Amino acid sequence: MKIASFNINGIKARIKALPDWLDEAQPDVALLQEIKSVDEAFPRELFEERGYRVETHGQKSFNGVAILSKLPLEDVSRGLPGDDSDEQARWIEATVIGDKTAVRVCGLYLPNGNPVELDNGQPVRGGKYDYKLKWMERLHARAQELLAAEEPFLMAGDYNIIPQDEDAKKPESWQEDALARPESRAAFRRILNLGFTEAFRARTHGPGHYSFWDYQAGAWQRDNGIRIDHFLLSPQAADMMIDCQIDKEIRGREKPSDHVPIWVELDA
DNA sequence: ATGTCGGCCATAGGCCGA
Repeated sequence: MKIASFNINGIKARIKALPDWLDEAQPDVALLQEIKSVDEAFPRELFEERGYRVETHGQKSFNGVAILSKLPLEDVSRGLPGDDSDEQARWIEATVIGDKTAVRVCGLYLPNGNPVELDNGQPVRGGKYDYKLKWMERLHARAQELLAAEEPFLMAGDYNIIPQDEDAKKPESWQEDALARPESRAAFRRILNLGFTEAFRARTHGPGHYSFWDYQAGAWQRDNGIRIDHFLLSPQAADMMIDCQIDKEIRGREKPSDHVPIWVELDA
């Protein structure tokens, strides 16, 4: 079972690049972020004609996540629990029925968190950094619930977290950024420490591996990237991992997203 | 330091978010 995650930065702008990548990469499941579309406007036929079931959790202009799956899906749910007042579409879950095993998959678009606003070292209540950290507390709670089932499950998407300095070409320029600040990294580690395996790092070590290159300042041409798209695997899913790769070359194509796909192959 | 996109409203370019 090949499961991919891809922040497409707008479905309308990726109307060619996304199907092209799907046709080549042939993931069984694709978790999409930043569809930037309401559910009714999502071009589901484009994927249905390729054999994918389509489940979206969209909103106007911003955010929005989706699951495309060639395998049957059960128990789809939308929205990260823990705050009924949160209207941002950043979380979708479903159970994928594999040939051997069912896998619970969660697609997420974690808040960016910039600008960082602190008052005496505390995030300013209601600010974007505060929203990011609170969202990560809710993610921690949901992760704990799902881990308790002791079944194969994974959470993948754009975490907007640079886990360590080696995950950025220029770590010094990210020190004060919401993607790399100590509070952000600690919140990510706290989730990891529940017992997840960070799929990419379980297989590939060292610097120079990125999943995002800014459109600005020739970041791609200079390979000035960051690794912020991650797969977190439950112990039962980690035991099934065959491979995990980042499709870097996608960034060099026509009209690319600023992110590239990352995928895992599970024996499931 | 800056360099770019995408989407919205609205129909040209400014604003927001990243």
